[in-house]
Amino acid sequence: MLQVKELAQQCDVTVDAVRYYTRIGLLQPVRDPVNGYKLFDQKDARHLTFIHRAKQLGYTLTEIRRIFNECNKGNSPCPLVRDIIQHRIRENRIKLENMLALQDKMELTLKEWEKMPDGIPDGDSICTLIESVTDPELENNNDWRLQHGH
Amino acid sequence: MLQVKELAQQCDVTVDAVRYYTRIGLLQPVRDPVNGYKLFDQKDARHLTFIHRAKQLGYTLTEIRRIFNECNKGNSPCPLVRDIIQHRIRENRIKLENMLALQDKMELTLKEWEKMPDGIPDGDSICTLIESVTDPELENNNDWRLQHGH
DNA sequence: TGTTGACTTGTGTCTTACACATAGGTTGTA
DNA sequence: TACAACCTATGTGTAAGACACAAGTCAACA
Repeated sequence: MLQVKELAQQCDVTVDAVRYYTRIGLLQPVRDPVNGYKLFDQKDARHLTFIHRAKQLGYTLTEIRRIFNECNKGNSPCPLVRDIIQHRIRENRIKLENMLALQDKMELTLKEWEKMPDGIPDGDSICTLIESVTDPELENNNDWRLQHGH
Repeated sequence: MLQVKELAQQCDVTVDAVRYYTRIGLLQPVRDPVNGYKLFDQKDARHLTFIHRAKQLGYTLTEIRRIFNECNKGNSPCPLVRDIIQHRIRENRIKLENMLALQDKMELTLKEWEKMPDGIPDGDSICTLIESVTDPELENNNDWRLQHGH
């Protein structure tokens, strides 16, 4: 029987992760009646290794739990496993596009800011840099150069 | 004086966002002594618009709070603002690389899985699909830490 | 035998940025 | 006055752990 740290080392995860997986019920150790410590067996080690790999493939813990549930019902988890990863691939494609767009926006903005002076906040303005960025949802073009006559 | 929903509509954010920003102290409405409702003025509206724009540029609320603090001390927030966005650009570059690598891995894996049959779980195996994936740890390629902002 | 120090454990709290649920207040109309 | 439609404030839930903390364990040493 393994204690938390031993299991964690054997499966190359942190002790906090092991404790967390136990807390949410993904691992179900027995307790040492003497001191209340969690005690894991080799089935737990197999489960933890599975969790580790699935996470590296992009599965969430909630999805991993669903896979376990499918197994416990005696069904093949494979259709679910394929289904989840297809969804994740589509989700990530959108997320990646958004992040790339944000990255572009940040880099362009920073470059614009190189030309601009620092301002001291007054009652109306907080940071002229950020306020100078044109809001895509508002149509009015508030370029600081036009406002300040440059 | 504006109520929550009026302010939210004026600045194009959700009422829940307004309530949240108030809860964490980024907005400081007075209270209607009659019913305890939050009452915002035009200064709050300017702050909220600022928050909205800064968020679109990738600033976190914690960073926005730091910007406000700088302003309240009478200093120019602009150096801080430039500094934060530079850090964020570097962070995001790494995050993007990791996400792209994960996306590749998922797509490759799904393609591999097309050739494989579904299995019924036995005592030893949970899902042959996921267990078939070669452990990247053995290939010295463990970049999972960076997926969630570590 | 007693004590120190290093190491471990369990549990509780904190994180982001809200969305949602709930119970109750307000307003307009019949 | 009764009712419906709308609004509000507050409490809780989310993902995946990291970190803090006090208490327990164990070997080495006086």
